[in-house]
Amino acid sequence: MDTIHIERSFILSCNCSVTYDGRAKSTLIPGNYVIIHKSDGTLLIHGDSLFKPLNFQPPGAIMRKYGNKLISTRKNETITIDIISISNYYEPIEWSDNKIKLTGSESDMRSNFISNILYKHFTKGSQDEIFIEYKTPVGSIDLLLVQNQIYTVFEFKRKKANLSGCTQLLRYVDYFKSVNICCNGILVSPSITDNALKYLINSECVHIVDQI
Amino acid sequence: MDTIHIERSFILSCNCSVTYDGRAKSTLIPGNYVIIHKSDGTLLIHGDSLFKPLNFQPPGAIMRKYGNKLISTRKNETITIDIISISNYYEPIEWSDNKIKLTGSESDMRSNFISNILYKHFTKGSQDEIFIEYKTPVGSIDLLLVQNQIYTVFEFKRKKANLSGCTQLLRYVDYFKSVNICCNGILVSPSITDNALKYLINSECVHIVDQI
DNA sequence: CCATAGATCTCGCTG
DNA sequence: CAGCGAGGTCTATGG
Repeated sequence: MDTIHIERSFILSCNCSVTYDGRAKSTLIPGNYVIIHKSDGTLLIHGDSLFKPLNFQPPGAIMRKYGNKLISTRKNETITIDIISISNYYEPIEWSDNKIKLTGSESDMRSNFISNILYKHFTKGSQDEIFIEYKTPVGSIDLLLVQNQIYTVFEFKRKKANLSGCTQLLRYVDYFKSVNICCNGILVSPSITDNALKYLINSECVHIVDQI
Repeated sequence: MDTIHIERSFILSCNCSVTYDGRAKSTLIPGNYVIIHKSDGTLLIHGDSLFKPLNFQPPGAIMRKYGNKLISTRKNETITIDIISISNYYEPIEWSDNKIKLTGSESDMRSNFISNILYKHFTKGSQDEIFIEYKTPVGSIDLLLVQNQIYTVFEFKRKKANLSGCTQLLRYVDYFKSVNICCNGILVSPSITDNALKYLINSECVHIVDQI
């Protein structure tokens, strides 16, 4: 059987079936799907609904053609596409590889909070120390304020905070308490779920309403 | 200006620029990109690398054409595509909307664990009670074993467990302890990070090696 | 509708 | 390379 290594980008509309074996295992029954292959090895197999592809390979995969089969491999993962018939094939010309410029992320929120709230309502004097992405054995803290041997941990969530965000905050606070440091925890978000707020209050932490 | 509501699926390779405004804000400089529109409103704008689209709309978005602009809206989110020139346009014929059949998920892991390990090494008698997805005010527990008023919480991770998985387990264990129930915590995963294991042991919980 | 947690998460960053 | 955490996360499920 002839084997062809495919490095070019292409978009293929075809009738096919797909199997995947690797971290998990899956099968896709025969049908008409859209197959996208990028020059970095990324493979996407899309059906006519949903954001996520039905099957995929992340960047770095190697695509080969064996007769009417397309096989994409990456580490111990394999996608096999059995092509029954082809409806359309296109190779994009000079497909760009730019990145988007994004604003309004969690770090933007933190910057605004520091300028507009922290300096006005929390800091007291030149002895205050501020740490961003402060590393601890239980993770890195968004914002840490140290005032006169009292620590305040700030955790930011850019949308409604849930239980997971609160446990993250608590983990940092409990770490400092475990090494005999007096520590407060403050969760900053535009809103918070009921369960999360109860859990927070029960843990003697505080919620501050803020948004980007 | 004429306005056309587009409901058909299509794949468009074109030179264009893109702006997004909604939960965040982004811009994409002019270039050659691949635009995919599905019949459920999903919009994907791909560059020639990476798994994720540069810009997108999830299902439910409405696509309209205003002259040489494509505008997709969903709630308070808008994608605007300024088309400079078109390289290729295709409408997939009878694009299928099937789902993959997947095995090897976390729930598969739990089923196997219950059959192969729990019943052989943990359960002691007919008094034992087993709960799956047991609901608590601090989240739902993967697997809960109740033996003679002693609770054991099992948390499953299908790959290497990290701090986040351990805090999740601890949150459940601490909840039961807070209502005066004697409770143990067991994390089940094929492996675990160093920090996570330290945190687990420090919290008097246990790690069991298992995989799907 | 909201809340919760998984995902073949992906992706970027830091050590 | 591992580890950690964000994401316009998305998606499924249950209340």
